[in-house]
Amino acid sequence: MEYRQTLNLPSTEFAMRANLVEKEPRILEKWREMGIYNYVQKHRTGCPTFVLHDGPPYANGDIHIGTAMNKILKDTVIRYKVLRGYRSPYVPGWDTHGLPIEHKVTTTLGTKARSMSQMEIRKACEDFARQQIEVQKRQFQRLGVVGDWENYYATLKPEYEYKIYEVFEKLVNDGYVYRAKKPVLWCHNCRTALAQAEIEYHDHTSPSIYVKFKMKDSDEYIVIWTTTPWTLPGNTGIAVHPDHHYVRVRVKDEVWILAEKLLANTMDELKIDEYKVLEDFDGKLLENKIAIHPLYERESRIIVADFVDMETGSGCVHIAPGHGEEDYEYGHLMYGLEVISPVNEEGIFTEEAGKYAGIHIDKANRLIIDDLIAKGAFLKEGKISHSYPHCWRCKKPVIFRATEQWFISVEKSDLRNRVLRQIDMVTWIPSWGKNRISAMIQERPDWCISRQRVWGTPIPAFRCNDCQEAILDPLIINHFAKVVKEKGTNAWFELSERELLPTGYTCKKCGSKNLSKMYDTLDVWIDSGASFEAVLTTRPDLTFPADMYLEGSDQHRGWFNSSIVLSVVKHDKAPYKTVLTHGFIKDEEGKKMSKSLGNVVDPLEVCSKYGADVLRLWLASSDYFNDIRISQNIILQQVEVYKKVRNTFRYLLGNLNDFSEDNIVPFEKLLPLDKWALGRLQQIIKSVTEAYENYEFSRVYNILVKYCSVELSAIYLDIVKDRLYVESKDSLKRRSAQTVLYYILKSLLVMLSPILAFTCEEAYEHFKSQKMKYESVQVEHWPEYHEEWIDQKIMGDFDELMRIRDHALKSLEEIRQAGTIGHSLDAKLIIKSKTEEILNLLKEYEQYLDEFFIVSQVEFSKGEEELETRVQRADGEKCDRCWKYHPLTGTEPQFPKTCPRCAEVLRKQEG
RNA sequence: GGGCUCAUAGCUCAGUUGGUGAGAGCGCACGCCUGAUAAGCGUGAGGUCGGAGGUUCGACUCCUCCUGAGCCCA
Repeated sequence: MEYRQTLNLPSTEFAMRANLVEKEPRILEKWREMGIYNYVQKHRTGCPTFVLHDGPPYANGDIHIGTAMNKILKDTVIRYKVLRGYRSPYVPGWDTHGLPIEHKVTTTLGTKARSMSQMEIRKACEDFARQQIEVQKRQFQRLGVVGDWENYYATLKPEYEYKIYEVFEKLVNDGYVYRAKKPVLWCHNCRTALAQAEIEYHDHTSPSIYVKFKMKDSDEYIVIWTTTPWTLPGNTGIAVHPDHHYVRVRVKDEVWILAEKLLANTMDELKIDEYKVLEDFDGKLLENKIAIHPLYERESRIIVADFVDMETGSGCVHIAPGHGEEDYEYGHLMYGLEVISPVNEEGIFTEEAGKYAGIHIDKANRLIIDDLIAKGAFLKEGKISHSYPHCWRCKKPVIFRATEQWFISVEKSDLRNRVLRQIDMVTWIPSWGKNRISAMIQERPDWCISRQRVWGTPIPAFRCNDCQEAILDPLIINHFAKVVKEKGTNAWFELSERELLPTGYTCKKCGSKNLSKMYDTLDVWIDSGASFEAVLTTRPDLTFPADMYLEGSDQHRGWFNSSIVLSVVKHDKAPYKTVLTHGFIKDEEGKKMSKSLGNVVDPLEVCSKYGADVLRLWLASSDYFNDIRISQNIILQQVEVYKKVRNTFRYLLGNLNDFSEDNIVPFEKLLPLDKWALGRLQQIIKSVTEAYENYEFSRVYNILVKYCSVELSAIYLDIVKDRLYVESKDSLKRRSAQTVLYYILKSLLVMLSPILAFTCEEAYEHFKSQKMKYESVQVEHWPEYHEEWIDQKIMGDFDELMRIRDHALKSLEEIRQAGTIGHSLDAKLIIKSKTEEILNLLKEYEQYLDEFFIVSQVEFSKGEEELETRVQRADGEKCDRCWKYHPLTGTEPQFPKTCPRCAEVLRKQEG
């Protein structure tokens, strides 16, 4: 096959086999060496900004698929914005304080932790957190995420902590912070108050007991129901529903009061067959009646509340304002019932509980029931399985316990409504996010911000040893913040009260100088929620507000929520202009991932097995606004797609091997098919750009994957192959095609680079045609959309030609099946039509038809039907060089077995 | 239990304000090519649009309920 040497076959160093597992680390090394982040920033100096503010992941453990998704999405957005000409700085951050790390560190230390000082434990936590940051940093980088990894932010850095205090000082100064005794979710195992975010709900079996309380002014009894007998020492009231009916019932020689709706059910439970309803009345008539606590002989007032459940129990609910949220709100806030909570931090009854003092609440139920039986007040005990709050760390059931805590009031200065107004001005993607977070803000209670933990940002509060006043003063906060800037928050533990207080500071209430520091720390949501202040307003390369926050939809309650509340307090403004949320990752069946189900996909494993680009491609293929799915199968599918795209790059590169921008053919001189292809590229650019602008990456993926495999691989590249290989290197026919290939490749590389970060970089390195080149595709510019390159006449003509092509392909397949031909070049295509338009069209493109249909000859003539195609063997002999058949093949003695076209090309080559 | 969200071929996604027989890519099956070759091309088979009602002349598209799944709460 000597003629093979005379062809212009594609050639490139860009390997067909990706071998991403080895190649990606090499590209990472290149980026590291060139300082890619600063390189990109430098190339966008003075450009308009787009600031995406990173929500800090918790610095604990290896990254999982969810955190990987989040970071890749951010990276994709930023890469896109940079290509669009924005200066888009990205400062990654970490959330480092809080219980999970403290828990992990103390359990790792084991018994040793007990002999360690708070300072020593804090130091161990800090070391652990910093080490985790390094681990996660490397893992995020492995995914191809570009950012200012050297100058990351972290909530444990002194300069960050300093800014937390600036926000906190403002909160205190403006009067948002108050101290109150309030039942808070409490884990007596971890000995701490818990935020709602630290609670998990699991099924739990509780006792279900009925108890009768004697009425003070009569011999009647009110039947109450509870699932927490141990809270009865805290009982100060009984709630009934105002709008439901209640009844007086005679049972033996007693009269009981309970809800009419639950009468039958209760009697059934109590196994009482004989009873008689004496009277039926509205629940609200019971309001403010007094019952007598069976254990303490004290008064228990009846209140009305619409939360009273009419499905279970007796319709008369035991109220302990010290042991429940609703009990507190209705009982204490509305009726002024006393908050009794005789339980210490370990869950042991205090002296206030009388005879139960010293007993753990977990063991109290039995005792209390026995006492109730002894008093004759006990009616029945059962079991009930229900969803019950558990501690997120130790997984044990939690309780409500009234303690002194610091709170942020959401009503002060109309804060709630101010936040709501800001929410309204933010763009939420998807749009239902606005509704979701609005509802949450609408309903959120005051924010309990104190934690009884060591590893956190200390609340710089003092206790007056003389009058017991808890002191939180902006002056002290400010004074301490300055210390923190220098020494970090450890100073709170290291320095004495004298050093921590402004000179001469005295208790405002009693004037005492005898003050002791308190050791509560701040809720970590204050830490991360203050990032707008610690990062956005602090770093000169960033802006406040940020253009975008991008996190999972769980952050409507979390970070978006805490951030906007604090930002409205500090700046009267939302910290973000747009909030983009994504869903969660599930397995192939749509089930949540869990170790026990064994359906967990590890992003690092995907990287080490297939490459980060495959993971990124998978993400791009998914509609991440909702929950998305991943599995081995789904990943393998992306491997196939990846190969297709990679091969398209490779083929384009190979055919542009001898092409430079000097060879570009102006639009007017392009061949019609090439004009069509260039027009299609414009349409692709337009639709891809629109998709990116809406952050619809799955649309980008679909458009471009289809473009590569259908329009390029199956159609355009297949057709143009003949010209590229066979025609003279410098011929217009060849350069015309290469011109279009050049635009296609350049556009594709840029448009896919936010997704296939590594592969596009690699291909860009092999892309030699371009004169002005950067060191990285990342600073390239988005392809220009040339509307004038869409020739409507040509586009329309080719639509019609494509229709004829579909028809012809079926005819070709038929005779291929019959064994008449193999390759389509063996064929002659005969087209018949009764339609003038079609015949005119074919006439107009006559000289391009054999190329277009990839056959050796095309004949067309008037026929009977609208469109009819037939195929037969081509006339003449097969040319040894271009494999096309031609009647005159072999007539050139100088070049045996060639067709006239090839002979002509060869003559030129020799000359 | 409440709020929000999702449910279209094996997989990933399209389906404009309800309107002729439900689409694409991948995968799969069968075949072709051997000058993109651990590639390339062609043809084809796959869906009662989660289920049940309802509104309408007509619904994958609107309403109700149910089932399953997820996030956030209780």
